[in-house]
Amino acid sequence: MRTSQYLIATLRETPADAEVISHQLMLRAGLIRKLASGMYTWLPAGLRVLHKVTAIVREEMNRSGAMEVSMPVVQSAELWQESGRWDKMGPELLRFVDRHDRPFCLGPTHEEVITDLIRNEFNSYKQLPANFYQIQMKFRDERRPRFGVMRAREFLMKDAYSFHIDEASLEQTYQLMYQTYSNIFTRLGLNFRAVLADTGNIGGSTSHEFHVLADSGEDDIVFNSTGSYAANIELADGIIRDLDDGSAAMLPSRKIDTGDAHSIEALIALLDLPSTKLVKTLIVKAEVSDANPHGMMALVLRGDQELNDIKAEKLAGIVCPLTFASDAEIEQVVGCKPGCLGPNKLPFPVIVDRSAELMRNFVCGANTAATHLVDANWGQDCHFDLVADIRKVREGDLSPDGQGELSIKRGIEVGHIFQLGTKYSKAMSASVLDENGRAVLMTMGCYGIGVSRIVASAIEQNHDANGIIWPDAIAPFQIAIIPLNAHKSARVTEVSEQLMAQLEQAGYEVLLDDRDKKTSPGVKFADMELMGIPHRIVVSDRGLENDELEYKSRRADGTETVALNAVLGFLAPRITR
RNA sequence: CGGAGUGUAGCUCAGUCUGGUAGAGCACCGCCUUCGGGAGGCGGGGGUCGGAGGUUCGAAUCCUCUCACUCCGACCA
Repeated sequence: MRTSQYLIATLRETPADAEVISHQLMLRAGLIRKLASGMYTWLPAGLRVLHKVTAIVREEMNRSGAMEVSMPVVQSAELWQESGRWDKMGPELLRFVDRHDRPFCLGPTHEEVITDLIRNEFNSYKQLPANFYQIQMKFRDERRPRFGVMRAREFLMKDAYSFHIDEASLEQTYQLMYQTYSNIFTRLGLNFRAVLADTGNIGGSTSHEFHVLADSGEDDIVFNSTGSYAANIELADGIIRDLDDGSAAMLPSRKIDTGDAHSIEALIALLDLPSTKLVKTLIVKAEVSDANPHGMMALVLRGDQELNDIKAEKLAGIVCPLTFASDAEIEQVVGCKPGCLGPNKLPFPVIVDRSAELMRNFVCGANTAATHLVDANWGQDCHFDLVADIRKVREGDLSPDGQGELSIKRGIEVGHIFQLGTKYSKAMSASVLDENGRAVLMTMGCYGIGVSRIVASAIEQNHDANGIIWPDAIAPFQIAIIPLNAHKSARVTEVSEQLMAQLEQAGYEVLLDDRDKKTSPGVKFADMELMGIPHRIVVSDRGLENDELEYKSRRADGTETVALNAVLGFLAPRITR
C-alpha cells in the first residue's frame, strides 16, 4: 500500500475531548473518528487493526470447534419478554417500534436469540455439546460512554454460547474456552490475567474475566504472588493478617462521652486506640416486610476495613443497587445521627463481616448522641443476625488459598466467560431428549470478547511519547518503507518499489510512504511512528551507494544497516507472524 | 440519572469580564526555495461564533430557554 493512495489521517495535536492515552492516540493516528457520543467510524488504518484482532479471535474459536453464525442485530421484544429481561434490562436496552408499532430492540447480547434458535434445531442429547459464536456489532445505550471505543455504545463483540446435556459437559467446554481465551490474548501480544468474577445480571454461577493490565483500567483485580489465586475485587476474598481470634476475656462495657467525634479517625485520635479496636456500622436500605418494617439493615465491619458494595448486594432482602439510609431516616428509627451508630439493640437485621465477628472488647456507637460504648462485646451488649463476607480485600491481605499475599492492579476487562446453567433454557423451555427419552433442559455457557475494546487496551499497554507501538500480530502494517529524497533519485524510488513488491510477495503488509517532496522526512518518520508501525526501512541514496538499507524497530532505540539483498532473511526473525 | 465543565475555521485555542468590521498557530490550495526528524518565503480559500428567543442603534460578548459534548460517581465486553 502507498500512503499517496491511502488515508493518513494523523493529527499533530491532541483533540481536547480525549482523556485516556488510547483514545488520544486512536484519534491522532487516524484510526477512528467520532460520530456521536460512544459511536465511532473506523478509518482504514483502524479497521485493519480491528480485522487483525477479529481474525485471530475467529481462528482460535474455530480451532476450539465452535461454529460461527450470524444473528440479527435487531431483535423482537417477544424473546426478551419470554426470558424476562425486557423488563429487567432498563434503559441500556435501546428499544424502538417498527412501522406496525411492534416493539424491537438493538441486540446488546444474544442469549435469547441463540436459545430460541437451538430449542427449535436441537431435539436429542446426541447433538450436544455444541458451541456457536458470532463476531458482530452490539449496541448498549450506556449511561456514560467514555474513553473512545473503550466504553462505546456501539462496539464489536465476539459472543459465543454453548449447549450441554449436563454440568460436567459444560465444565469441559468452559475449560476449553478458558484455554482458547488464553491462547487468543497471548497471540495478540497482550499482558493479561484471568480472574474469578462476579456474574452480574447475565446470571449463572462460575465466571472468569480476562483483564489486560493497564493503569487506566476501570477494574481492580486482586492476585497472589504465585499466580494460584486471582479475582476481581468485586468478589475477591482475602485473609486479614491480624484478625481477632475471640479468645480475649470479655470485659464489662461502659458508656463514654465522645463529643463530636463521629468518624473512625476522630475516635482513634480521641481514644488513642487502633482502628482495629473499633467497629463501623453502616445502615443501608432493605426490603420492607413484616419482619423488617423499617426496611433497613446494618452492615458491621472492623474499623479499618471497607465495605464491598457488590458483595453486600448479594445479601437476602437488601435493596439493589446498594443505597445508604439518609441521616434523617437513621435519626428517626435509631434515635441518633450516623456518627454514633453501633450494633446494639437495633430494630432491624444486623449483618456482621467476618473481620468483626470475633472481635472482643471493641468500641462502637451507643445509638445515642455523642456517646460510644467501650469494651462492647457480641452477646453482651451487641448482637448480629448473620455473619457474611462483605469486606473489600486490601493489598497485603493473605491469599485465601494460603499461598502468599495479595496485590491489587488495575485491569481492563476484555473477555468474560460464564457458566449459565439453565437460566435461559428454563425461561425459554429449551430442552432435548436424553437417553431415556425424557426431556431435559439444556445447560448453557456463554463467552464474550470485546474485540474493539482490545484495540484500545493494546494501545494502553503499548505506546510511548511518539505514539502507538503495535504488537506485530495486530499492526495495521508490519513494515513502513520510507524513501528519502525520492524526487532527486530515481534509484531510491525504484528500490523502494521493488522492496515493497518483494516484501508483499513474502506475505508482509507494507506501507510505502511515497508522499511527494512537500512531505518532509520528519513528517514521514513522525506519522509512521504515531501509527505504530512496528518495523521501518529507510531507503536513501546514501545507503544505496553501498547497496544498504536502514532498519529500525519501533520498540528499540538504534538503527541497523541491512544489505539490500539480505532484507528478507534479516526481517524474518524480527517479525512475529 | 445526580454533580462539574466546555461549545468560535478540519485540529489546538485567543477574543466574552468591560457589546462596536470574527482572529492566531497548525492543516488545506498556488508559486518559489529547502530536503535524514513535524522546513522557509510570498499569495490564497475556508466561519449562519452549537441552536432558538429576548435586550440594544448594534450581540461571539448581556438575559432566558434548549441541544450537543467531555469529566467525576452508580453499570459492563
